[in-house]
Amino acid sequence: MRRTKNEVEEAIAAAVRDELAEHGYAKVSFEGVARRANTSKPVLYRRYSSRAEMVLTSLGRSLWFEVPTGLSQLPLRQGILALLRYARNRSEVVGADTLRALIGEADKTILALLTRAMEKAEGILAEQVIAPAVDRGELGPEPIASGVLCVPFAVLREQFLFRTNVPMTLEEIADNICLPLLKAATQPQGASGGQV
Amino acid sequence: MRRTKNEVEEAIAAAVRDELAEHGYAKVSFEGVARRANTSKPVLYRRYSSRAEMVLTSLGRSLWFEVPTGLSQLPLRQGILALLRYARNRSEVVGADTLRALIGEADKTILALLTRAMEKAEGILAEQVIAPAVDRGELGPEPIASGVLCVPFAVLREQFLFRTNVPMTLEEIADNICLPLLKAATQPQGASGGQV
DNA sequence: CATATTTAGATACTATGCGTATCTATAATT
DNA sequence: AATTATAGATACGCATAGTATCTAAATATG
Repeated sequence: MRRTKNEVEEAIAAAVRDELAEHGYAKVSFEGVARRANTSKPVLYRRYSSRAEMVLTSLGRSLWFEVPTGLSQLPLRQGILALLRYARNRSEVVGADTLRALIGEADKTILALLTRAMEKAEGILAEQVIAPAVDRGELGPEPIASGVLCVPFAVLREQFLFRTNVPMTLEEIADNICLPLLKAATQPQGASGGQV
Repeated sequence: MRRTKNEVEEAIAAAVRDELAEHGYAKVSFEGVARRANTSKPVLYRRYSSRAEMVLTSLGRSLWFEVPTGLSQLPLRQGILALLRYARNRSEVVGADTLRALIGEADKTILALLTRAMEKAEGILAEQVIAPAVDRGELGPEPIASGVLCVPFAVLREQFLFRTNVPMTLEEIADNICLPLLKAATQPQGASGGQV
Protein backbone atom coordinates (compact mmCIF):
# COMPACT_ATOMS: atom_id res chain seq x y z
CA MET A 1 0.00 0.00 0.00
CA ARG A 2 2.59 2.49 1.11
CA ARG A 3 5.62 2.65 -1.16
CA THR A 4 9.09 2.04 0.11
CA LYS A 5 11.74 4.70 0.41
CA ASN A 6 13.40 3.69 -2.86
CA GLU A 7 10.16 3.48 -4.77
CA VAL A 8 9.22 6.95 -3.67
CA GLU A 9 12.58 8.39 -4.55
CA GLU A 10 12.58 6.86 -7.98
CA ALA A 11 9.07 8.18 -8.53
CA ILE A 12 10.21 11.65 -7.51
CA ALA A 13 13.20 11.59 -9.83
CA ALA A 14 11.01 10.45 -12.71
CA ALA A 15 8.44 13.13 -11.96
CA VAL A 16 11.11 15.84 -11.96
CA ARG A 17 12.52 14.64 -15.27
CA ASP A 18 9.06 14.54 -16.81
CA GLU A 19 8.12 18.00 -15.58
CA LEU A 20 11.42 19.33 -16.87
CA ALA A 21 10.89 17.78 -20.26
CA GLU A 22 7.30 18.94 -20.54
CA HIS A 23 7.28 22.41 -19.07
CA GLY A 24 10.90 23.43 -18.53
CA TYR A 25 12.74 24.29 -15.37
CA ALA A 26 10.80 27.47 -14.69
CA LYS A 27 7.60 25.52 -14.10
CA VAL A 28 9.01 22.76 -11.95
CA SER A 29 7.41 23.18 -8.53
CA PHE A 30 7.25 21.21 -5.31
CA GLU A 31 3.50 21.01 -5.75
CA GLY A 32 3.64 19.80 -9.30
CA VAL A 33 6.30 17.19 -8.61
CA ALA A 34 4.38 15.95 -5.58
CA ARG A 35 1.22 15.57 -7.67
CA ARG A 36 3.02 13.82 -10.47
CA ALA A 37 4.89 11.45 -8.18
CA ASN A 38 1.67 10.66 -6.30
CA THR A 39 3.10 11.90 -3.09
CA SER A 40 2.88 15.06 -1.03
CA LYS A 41 4.88 18.16 -0.32
CA PRO A 42 6.09 17.17 3.14
CA VAL A 43 7.71 14.11 1.60
CA LEU A 44 9.64 16.39 -0.73
CA TYR A 45 10.53 18.97 1.87
CA ARG A 46 11.95 16.26 4.09
CA ARG A 47 14.47 15.61 1.30
CA TYR A 48 15.22 18.82 -0.50
CA SER A 49 15.45 22.30 0.87
CA SER A 50 15.23 24.00 -2.52
CA ARG A 51 14.03 23.42 -6.01
CA ALA A 52 17.58 23.49 -7.34
CA GLU A 53 18.58 20.75 -4.92
CA MET A 54 15.59 18.65 -5.90
CA VAL A 55 16.30 18.97 -9.60
CA LEU A 56 20.02 18.44 -9.18
CA THR A 57 19.49 15.30 -7.12
CA SER A 58 16.99 13.92 -9.58
CA LEU A 59 19.21 14.55 -12.56
CA GLY A 60 21.73 12.56 -10.64
CA ARG A 61 24.94 11.68 -12.33
CA SER A 62 24.00 13.25 -15.62
CA LEU A 63 25.74 16.37 -14.41
CA TRP A 64 28.84 14.93 -12.88
CA PHE A 65 32.03 14.28 -14.59
CA GLU A 66 33.20 10.73 -14.94
CA VAL A 67 36.49 9.95 -16.55
CA PRO A 68 36.16 8.62 -20.07
CA THR A 69 38.56 5.72 -20.44
CA GLY A 70 41.36 5.46 -22.94
CA LEU A 71 41.97 9.18 -23.25
CA SER A 72 45.64 8.78 -22.52
CA GLN A 73 46.13 6.48 -25.51
CA LEU A 74 45.00 9.10 -28.01
CA PRO A 75 47.24 11.60 -29.80
CA LEU A 76 47.01 15.05 -28.26
CA ARG A 77 44.53 16.53 -30.68
CA GLN A 78 42.27 13.49 -30.54
CA GLY A 79 42.44 13.45 -26.76
CA ILE A 80 41.40 17.07 -26.51
CA LEU A 81 38.57 16.52 -28.95
CA ALA A 82 37.38 13.45 -27.09
CA LEU A 83 37.37 15.30 -23.79
CA LEU A 84 35.55 18.30 -25.27
CA ARG A 85 33.03 16.01 -26.90
CA TYR A 86 32.47 14.23 -23.64
CA ALA A 87 31.94 17.47 -21.74
CA ARG A 88 29.53 18.76 -24.33
CA ASN A 89 27.52 15.57 -24.35
CA ARG A 90 27.18 15.73 -20.59
CA SER A 91 25.79 19.24 -20.86
CA GLU A 92 23.44 18.31 -23.65
CA VAL A 93 21.81 15.63 -21.54
CA VAL A 94 20.65 18.33 -19.19
CA GLY A 95 20.09 21.08 -21.72
CA ALA A 96 21.18 24.70 -21.88
CA ASP A 97 17.96 26.12 -20.44
CA THR A 98 17.97 23.89 -17.40
CA LEU A 99 21.66 24.46 -16.85
CA ARG A 100 21.27 28.22 -16.95
CA ALA A 101 18.32 28.05 -14.58
CA LEU A 102 20.20 25.82 -12.16
CA ILE A 103 23.14 28.20 -12.18
CA GLY A 104 20.77 31.07 -11.55
CA GLU A 105 19.26 29.48 -8.46
CA ALA A 106 22.43 27.91 -7.15
CA ASP A 107 23.28 28.68 -3.56
CA LYS A 108 26.77 28.55 -2.12
CA THR A 109 26.73 24.79 -1.68
CA ILE A 110 25.58 24.01 -5.17
CA LEU A 111 28.02 26.48 -6.63
CA ALA A 112 30.80 24.75 -4.77
CA LEU A 113 29.72 21.46 -6.35
CA LEU A 114 29.89 23.03 -9.79
CA THR A 115 33.33 24.40 -9.08
CA ARG A 116 34.53 21.00 -7.98
CA ALA A 117 33.21 19.46 -11.17
CA MET A 118 35.15 21.98 -13.19
CA GLU A 119 38.33 21.32 -11.32
CA LYS A 120 37.87 17.65 -11.91
CA ALA A 121 37.59 18.25 -15.64
CA GLU A 122 40.77 20.30 -15.55
CA GLY A 123 42.51 17.52 -13.67
CA ILE A 124 41.54 15.02 -16.34
CA LEU A 125 42.86 17.31 -19.03
CA ALA A 126 46.16 17.65 -17.20
CA GLU A 127 46.66 14.03 -16.24
CA GLN A 128 44.96 12.02 -18.95
CA VAL A 129 45.65 14.19 -21.98
CA ILE A 130 48.52 16.61 -21.49
CA ALA A 131 50.85 14.51 -19.36
CA PRO A 132 50.76 11.52 -21.76
CA ALA A 133 51.37 13.89 -24.67
CA VAL A 134 54.41 15.26 -22.91
CA ASP A 135 55.63 11.70 -22.29
CA ARG A 136 55.22 10.92 -25.97
CA GLY A 137 57.11 14.06 -26.91
CA GLU A 138 54.12 15.79 -28.52
CA LEU A 139 54.55 18.67 -26.11
CA GLY A 140 57.66 20.11 -24.50
CA PRO A 141 58.29 19.44 -20.82
CA GLU A 142 57.66 23.05 -19.75
CA PRO A 143 55.07 23.32 -17.00
CA ILE A 144 51.68 24.63 -18.05
CA ALA A 145 51.05 28.16 -16.85
CA SER A 146 48.37 28.53 -14.22
CA GLY A 147 44.91 29.16 -15.55
CA VAL A 148 45.49 27.66 -18.95
CA LEU A 149 43.71 24.43 -18.09
CA CYS A 150 40.37 26.13 -17.59
CA VAL A 151 40.37 27.68 -21.06
CA PRO A 152 38.91 24.80 -23.09
CA PHE A 153 36.05 24.38 -20.64
CA ALA A 154 35.45 28.09 -20.26
CA VAL A 155 35.14 28.47 -24.01
CA LEU A 156 32.95 25.41 -24.32
CA ARG A 157 30.64 26.57 -21.56
CA GLU A 158 30.44 30.05 -23.01
CA GLN A 159 29.38 28.57 -26.32
CA PHE A 160 26.93 26.15 -24.82
CA LEU A 161 25.24 28.51 -22.40
CA PHE A 162 25.11 31.69 -24.44
CA ARG A 163 25.75 31.10 -28.12
CA THR A 164 22.78 28.93 -28.83
CA ASN A 165 22.73 29.98 -32.48
CA VAL A 166 26.04 29.21 -34.21
CA PRO A 167 28.47 27.86 -31.65
CA MET A 168 32.05 27.07 -32.52
CA THR A 169 32.76 23.51 -33.49
CA LEU A 170 34.85 21.40 -31.17
CA GLU A 171 37.51 21.30 -33.87
CA GLU A 172 37.72 25.06 -33.91
CA ILE A 173 38.10 25.16 -30.15
CA ALA A 174 40.82 22.54 -30.27
CA ASP A 175 42.71 23.81 -33.30
CA ASN A 176 42.41 27.56 -32.87
CA ILE A 177 42.60 27.79 -29.10
CA CYS A 178 43.70 24.73 -27.16
CA LEU A 179 46.56 23.54 -29.33
CA PRO A 180 48.12 26.95 -29.98
CA LEU A 181 47.92 27.74 -26.29
CA LEU A 182 49.51 24.47 -25.26
CA LYS A 183 52.21 24.68 -27.88
CA ALA A 184 53.05 28.24 -26.94
CA ALA A 185 53.96 26.61 -23.61
CA THR A 186 55.77 29.70 -22.58
CA GLN A 187 56.60 30.18 -18.96
CA PRO A 188 54.38 32.86 -17.47
CA GLN A 189 55.88 36.30 -18.03
CA GLY A 190 53.56 37.92 -15.52
CA ALA A 191 53.81 38.50 -11.82
CA SER A 192 52.27 35.50 -10.13
CA GLY A 193 52.36 32.71 -12.66
CA GLY A 194 52.44 29.33 -11.01
CA GLN A 195 52.43 25.82 -12.31
CA VAL A 196 50.09 22.87 -12.05
CA MET B 1 -0.84 64.53 -7.44
CA ARG B 2 -0.28 61.96 -10.10
CA ARG B 3 3.35 61.47 -11.07
CA THR B 4 4.57 61.86 -14.61
CA LYS B 5 5.76 58.99 -16.75
CA ASN B 6 9.41 59.77 -16.06
CA GLU B 7 8.92 60.16 -12.34
CA VAL B 8 7.23 56.81 -12.16
CA GLU B 9 9.89 55.10 -14.18
CA GLU B 10 12.68 56.53 -12.11
CA ALA B 11 10.82 55.45 -8.96
CA ILE B 12 10.51 51.93 -10.35
CA ALA B 13 14.18 51.74 -11.23
CA ALA B 14 15.16 52.96 -7.78
CA ALA B 15 12.80 50.49 -6.13
CA VAL B 16 14.28 47.61 -8.10
CA ARG B 17 17.82 48.62 -7.20
CA ASP B 18 16.88 48.94 -3.54
CA GLU B 19 15.13 45.59 -3.42
CA LEU B 20 18.09 44.00 -5.15
CA ALA B 21 20.52 45.51 -2.68
CA GLU B 22 18.45 44.62 0.36
CA HIS B 23 17.09 41.18 -0.40
CA GLY B 24 18.84 39.94 -3.52
CA TYR B 25 17.44 39.01 -6.90
CA ALA B 26 15.49 35.99 -5.68
CA LYS B 27 13.18 38.18 -3.61
CA VAL B 28 12.54 40.87 -6.18
CA SER B 29 8.84 40.65 -7.04
CA PHE B 30 6.35 42.68 -8.99
CA GLU B 31 4.37 43.17 -5.80
CA GLY B 32 7.34 44.27 -3.74
CA VAL B 33 8.58 46.68 -6.37
CA ALA B 34 5.11 48.12 -6.80
CA ARG B 35 4.81 48.71 -3.05
CA ARG B 36 8.24 50.26 -2.80
CA ALA B 37 7.75 52.53 -5.78
CA ASN B 38 4.33 53.59 -4.48
CA THR B 39 2.62 52.30 -7.53
CA SER B 40 0.68 49.21 -8.50
CA LYS B 41 1.16 45.99 -10.36
CA PRO B 42 -0.72 46.98 -13.51
CA VAL B 43 1.68 49.88 -13.95
CA LEU B 44 4.55 47.41 -13.91
CA TYR B 45 2.91 44.81 -16.10
CA ARG B 46 2.24 47.48 -18.71
CA ARG B 47 6.00 47.92 -18.99
CA TYR B 48 7.67 44.60 -18.32
CA SER B 49 6.54 41.15 -19.21
CA SER B 50 8.94 39.41 -16.85
CA ARG B 51 10.96 39.97 -13.76
CA ALA B 52 14.20 39.63 -15.71
CA GLU B 53 13.11 42.34 -18.12
CA MET B 54 12.15 44.62 -15.25
CA VAL B 55 15.46 44.17 -13.49
CA LEU B 56 17.46 44.46 -16.69
CA THR B 57 15.73 47.67 -17.69
CA SER B 58 16.17 49.15 -14.26
CA LEU B 59 19.84 48.30 -14.11
CA GLY B 60 20.03 50.16 -17.36
CA ARG B 61 23.40 50.85 -18.78
CA SER B 62 25.26 49.25 -15.93
CA LEU B 63 25.21 46.08 -17.94
CA TRP B 64 26.03 47.37 -21.36
CA PHE B 65 29.39 47.75 -22.82
CA GLU B 66 30.60 51.22 -23.62
CA VAL B 67 33.93 51.72 -25.23
CA PRO B 68 36.59 52.94 -22.85
CA THR B 69 38.54 55.68 -24.58
CA GLY B 70 42.24 55.68 -25.26
CA LEU B 71 42.62 51.92 -25.45
CA SER B 72 44.33 52.12 -28.81
CA GLN B 73 47.12 54.28 -27.41
CA LEU B 74 48.20 51.66 -24.89
CA PRO B 75 50.83 48.97 -25.48
CA LEU B 76 49.25 45.58 -26.14
CA ARG B 77 49.53 44.20 -22.64
CA GLN B 78 48.23 47.37 -21.05
CA GLY B 79 45.37 47.54 -23.53
CA ILE B 80 44.30 44.00 -22.76
CA LEU B 81 44.50 44.64 -19.05
CA ALA B 82 42.49 47.84 -19.35
CA LEU B 83 39.78 46.10 -21.33
CA LEU B 84 39.64 43.18 -18.90
CA ARG B 85 39.51 45.57 -15.96
CA TYR B 86 36.72 47.47 -17.59
CA ALA B 87 34.70 44.35 -18.27
CA ARG B 88 35.18 43.12 -14.74
CA ASN B 89 34.14 46.43 -13.24
CA ARG B 90 30.98 46.40 -15.30
CA SER B 91 30.12 42.99 -13.93
CA GLU B 92 30.91 43.97 -10.38
CA VAL B 93 28.44 46.82 -10.50
CA VAL B 94 25.69 44.27 -10.97
CA GLY B 95 27.16 41.49 -8.85
CA ALA B 96 27.71 37.81 -9.51
CA ASP B 97 24.52 36.65 -7.81
CA THR B 98 22.28 38.97 -9.78
CA LEU B 99 24.08 38.16 -12.99
CA ARG B 100 23.68 34.42 -12.49
CA ALA B 101 20.01 34.88 -11.66
CA LEU B 102 19.41 37.03 -14.72
CA ILE B 103 21.10 34.46 -16.92
CA GLY B 104 18.96 31.77 -15.36
CA GLU B 105 15.71 33.56 -16.14
CA ALA B 106 16.73 34.94 -19.50
CA ASP B 107 14.39 34.22 -22.36
CA LYS B 108 15.44 34.18 -25.99
CA THR B 109 15.29 37.94 -26.36
CA ILE B 110 17.36 38.70 -23.30
CA LEU B 111 19.86 36.04 -24.24
CA ALA B 112 20.23 37.66 -27.63
CA LEU B 113 20.99 40.96 -25.90
CA LEU B 114 23.69 39.29 -23.85
CA THR B 115 25.18 37.73 -26.94
CA ARG B 116 25.28 41.08 -28.66
CA ALA B 117 27.05 42.62 -25.70
CA MET B 118 29.68 39.89 -25.90
CA GLU B 119 30.21 40.43 -29.58
CA LYS B 120 30.61 44.11 -28.96
CA ALA B 121 33.33 43.40 -26.43
CA GLU B 122 35.08 41.16 -28.93
CA GLY B 123 34.86 43.90 -31.53
CA ILE B 124 36.52 46.35 -29.20
CA LEU B 125 39.30 43.89 -28.52
CA ALA B 126 39.87 43.41 -32.22
CA GLU B 127 39.67 47.01 -33.32
CA GLN B 128 40.88 49.04 -30.35
CA VAL B 129 43.54 46.74 -28.99
CA ILE B 130 44.75 44.14 -31.46
CA ALA B 131 44.65 46.15 -34.68
CA PRO B 132 46.68 49.06 -33.21
CA ALA B 133 49.19 46.57 -31.80
CA VAL B 134 49.59 45.07 -35.26
CA ASP B 135 50.09 48.56 -36.69
CA ARG B 136 52.78 49.24 -34.12
CA GLY B 137 54.48 45.96 -34.93
CA GLU B 138 53.81 44.39 -31.55
CA LEU B 139 51.99 41.57 -33.27
CA GLY B 140 52.54 39.99 -36.64
CA PRO B 141 50.07 40.72 -39.44
CA GLU B 142 48.63 37.21 -39.52
CA PRO B 143 44.84 37.17 -39.18
CA ILE B 144 43.47 36.07 -35.82
CA ALA B 145 41.94 32.61 -35.96
CA SER B 146 38.20 32.48 -35.49
CA GLY B 147 37.04 32.06 -31.90
CA VAL B 148 40.19 33.41 -30.32
CA LEU B 149 38.63 36.76 -29.55
CA CYS B 150 36.07 35.30 -27.20
CA VAL B 151 38.69 33.64 -25.00
CA PRO B 152 39.56 36.54 -22.69
CA PHE B 153 35.92 37.23 -21.95
CA ALA B 154 35.00 33.58 -21.61
CA VAL B 155 37.73 33.10 -19.04
CA LEU B 156 36.82 36.28 -17.21
CA ARG B 157 33.17 35.34 -17.07
CA GLU B 158 33.97 31.83 -15.92
CA GLN B 159 36.01 33.27 -13.07
CA PHE B 160 33.48 35.90 -12.16
CA LEU B 161 30.40 33.73 -12.25
CA PHE B 162 31.73 30.51 -10.79
CA ARG B 163 35.06 30.94 -9.04
CA THR B 164 33.91 33.26 -6.32
CA ASN B 165 36.68 32.10 -4.01
CA VAL B 166 40.11 32.62 -5.55
CA PRO B 167 39.68 33.90 -9.09
CA MET B 168 42.64 34.43 -11.39
CA THR B 169 44.05 37.90 -11.47
CA LEU B 170 43.63 39.94 -14.61
CA GLU B 171 47.41 39.81 -15.01
CA GLU B 172 47.32 36.01 -15.05
CA ILE B 173 44.60 36.01 -17.67
CA ALA B 174 46.53 38.44 -19.83
CA ASP B 175 50.01 36.96 -19.38
CA ASN B 176 49.23 33.25 -19.30
CA ILE B 177 46.37 33.13 -21.77
CA CYS B 178 45.73 36.18 -23.94
CA LEU B 179 49.26 37.12 -24.86
CA PRO B 180 50.52 33.60 -25.59
CA LEU B 181 47.45 32.94 -27.68
CA LEU B 182 47.84 36.14 -29.69
CA LYS B 183 51.57 35.67 -30.15
CA ALA B 184 51.14 32.12 -31.30
CA ALA B 185 49.23 33.79 -34.12
CA THR B 186 49.37 30.63 -36.08
CA GLN B 187 47.01 30.13 -38.92
CA PRO B 188 44.38 27.59 -37.93
CA GLN B 189 45.62 24.09 -38.66
CA GLY B 190 42.13 22.65 -38.41
CA ALA B 191 39.34 22.29 -40.91
CA SER B 192 37.23 25.40 -40.77
CA GLY B 193 39.41 28.15 -39.35
CA GLY B 194 38.35 31.53 -40.62
CA GLN B 195 39.45 35.04 -39.92
CA VAL B 196 37.94 38.09 -38.30
C1' DC C 1 -6.21 76.04 -26.46
C1' DA C 2 -9.64 72.61 -26.47
C1' DT C 3 -10.28 67.98 -27.20
C1' DA C 4 -8.93 63.25 -27.48
C1' DT C 5 -6.07 59.76 -25.91
C1' DT C 6 -3.26 57.53 -22.91
C1' DT C 7 -2.12 55.78 -18.55
C1' DA C 8 -1.25 56.27 -13.35
C1' DG C 9 -3.31 54.77 -9.41
C1' DA C 10 -6.47 52.12 -6.70
C1' DT C 11 -8.96 48.06 -5.79
C1' DA C 12 -10.42 43.56 -6.29
C1' DC C 13 -10.22 38.85 -7.94
C1' DT C 14 -8.72 34.06 -9.13
C1' DA C 15 -5.14 30.89 -9.15
C1' DT C 16 -0.89 28.92 -7.89
C1' DG C 17 2.86 27.83 -5.21
C1' DC C 18 5.39 28.09 -0.69
C1' DG C 19 6.38 26.32 3.64
C1' DT C 20 4.56 24.35 7.94
C1' DA C 21 1.65 21.67 11.08
C1' DT C 22 -0.87 17.60 12.26
C1' DC C 23 -2.44 12.98 12.13
C1' DT C 24 -2.37 7.82 10.86
C1' DA C 25 -0.81 3.79 9.29
C1' DT C 26 2.89 1.38 7.53
C1' DA C 27 7.84 0.55 6.39
C1' DA C 28 12.39 0.20 8.40
C1' DT C 29 15.28 -0.73 12.22
C1' DT C 30 16.78 -2.64 16.58
C1' DA D 1 8.31 -8.12 18.63
C1' DA D 2 8.84 -3.57 19.85
C1' DT D 3 10.47 0.84 18.51
C1' DT D 4 11.43 4.47 15.38
C1' DA D 5 11.07 6.84 11.17
C1' DT D 6 8.42 8.41 7.57
C1' DA D 7 4.85 7.98 3.60
C1' DG D 8 0.62 9.78 2.73
C1' DA D 9 -3.17 12.82 3.36
C1' DT D 10 -5.15 17.06 4.59
C1' DA D 11 -5.36 21.64 5.85
C1' DC D 12 -3.77 26.27 6.66
C1' DG D 13 -1.82 31.12 6.25
C1' DC D 14 0.76 33.67 3.32
C1' DA D 15 2.96 35.76 -0.72
C1' DT D 16 3.02 36.53 -5.50
C1' DA D 17 1.39 36.04 -10.33
C1' DG D 18 -1.35 37.93 -13.56
C1' DT D 19 -5.80 40.09 -15.06
C1' DA D 20 -9.95 43.07 -14.93
C1' DT D 21 -12.18 47.35 -13.93
C1' DC D 22 -12.78 52.06 -12.86
C1' DT D 23 -11.38 57.19 -12.24
C1' DA D 24 -8.97 61.10 -12.75
C1' DA D 25 -4.98 63.24 -14.25
C1' DA D 26 -1.18 63.72 -17.60
C1' DT D 27 0.04 63.93 -22.42
C1' DA D 28 -0.68 64.32 -27.29
C1' DT D 29 -3.22 66.12 -31.17
C1' DG D 30 -5.31 69.21 -34.30
